Amino acid sequence: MSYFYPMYEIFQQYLDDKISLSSEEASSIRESSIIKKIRKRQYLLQEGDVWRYDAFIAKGCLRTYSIDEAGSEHIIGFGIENWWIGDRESLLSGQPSRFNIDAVEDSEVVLFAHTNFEKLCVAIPAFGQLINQILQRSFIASQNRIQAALSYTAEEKYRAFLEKYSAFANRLPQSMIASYLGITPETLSRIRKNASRKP
Amino acid sequence: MSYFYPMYEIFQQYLDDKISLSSEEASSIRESSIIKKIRKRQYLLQEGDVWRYDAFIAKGCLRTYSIDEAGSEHIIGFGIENWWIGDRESLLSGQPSRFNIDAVEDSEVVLFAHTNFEKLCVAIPAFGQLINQILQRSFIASQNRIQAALSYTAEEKYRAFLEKYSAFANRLPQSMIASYLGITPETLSRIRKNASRKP
DNA sequence: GAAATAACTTGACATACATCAAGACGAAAT
DNA sequence: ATTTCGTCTTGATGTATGTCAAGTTATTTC
Repeated sequence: MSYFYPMYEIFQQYLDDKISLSSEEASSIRESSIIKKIRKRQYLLQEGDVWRYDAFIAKGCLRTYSIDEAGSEHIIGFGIENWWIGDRESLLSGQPSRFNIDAVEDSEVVLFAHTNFEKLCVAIPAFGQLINQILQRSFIASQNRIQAALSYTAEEKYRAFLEKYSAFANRLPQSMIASYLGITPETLSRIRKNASRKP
Repeated sequence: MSYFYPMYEIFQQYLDDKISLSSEEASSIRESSIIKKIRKRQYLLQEGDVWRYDAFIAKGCLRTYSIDEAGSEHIIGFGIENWWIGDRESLLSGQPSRFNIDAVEDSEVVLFAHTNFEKLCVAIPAFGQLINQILQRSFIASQNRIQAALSYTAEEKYRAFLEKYSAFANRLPQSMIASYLGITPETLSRIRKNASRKP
């Protein structure tokens, strides 16, 4: 009631933009939330742990990635302000996660224990619907990414990435973008060089 | 009450396996359903049309694919008995679909108008939860497919496909499997030849 | 059941991209 | 300012997979 959560306000704003809530509903959501600061390179989730949360990024940038047998990282996805992040597979199955999530820059997330979160979704239908819509959109986005991964050339993948995620482009090291696109940093470097010649 | 829908029984069985419904609930679902037969090569959805349904495959095999500027097909996904199929992007956005869905073999689907379907999901929470769970699983599956598409070799992709979708392997022409994996039919042919030598 | 059509195989060749290795640049640390 | 470290760039070379083309084997179709 009297604590000042600057980061929560960002989440509140996000909610207000999408749905309208009674003040009781709004505060029951707030009461379930936990604000968590994550320094650059710090983990939000480490491979082997079970993910039992729902997490909204209020500030910063995080990545989800796996590490293969050879020890190299494969970036599965990114998130910035106003995105949700987490491992649905671990959440749904209760199994240890195959993924790592860490901060690309100093970040703050609004975290919910998933059990509470589910109760909120049921108790507040508009909220549940919003969350469901996000899941739908995520699915659609991943379908599109599959298509890109399978049928685009490296250059087309990068162009599509810039088009869709220009907000990310400046905040991520190129090597991470390359990994996300499934190409090597060298190839991405050459693509960028060419692109600057023939724009 | 007195109509005999052999195909509906398959859907009923599917439901009974997953959730328990009162007989009123069961019949309200049944009353919204439409059985549709689709001959091999016939469309369930054609590019440019809006998809406004939820469709359960009771029998047969269907595929979702797009056609690129060059005119070649890219297979996005398959479905067989007990799978759901459709275009969520078009459903959610109300925009014309970029995809085609057609039958790989003579098939029958249980079709719901999406507006009715949504009402059922709200009115019958267990049903809504089931549907939501399917969406979650689809999302997880597509995340895994992204990873495969980005980091696996052609041979690894095919092995993973066999492992996960052995039920499909015999029912699909190789050229479709190749397209699904994002490789050429020639490459798949060579992979299979090698695999038979060193199993 | 013959003819027509489609699906698969195989080979020769081309190429996009990966890999390996060295160097250049910039940001942070001392 | 100099060193250090990580990130990006550039070149030389290798390889998996694509492309083109021809031949073979299955499946439809009439």
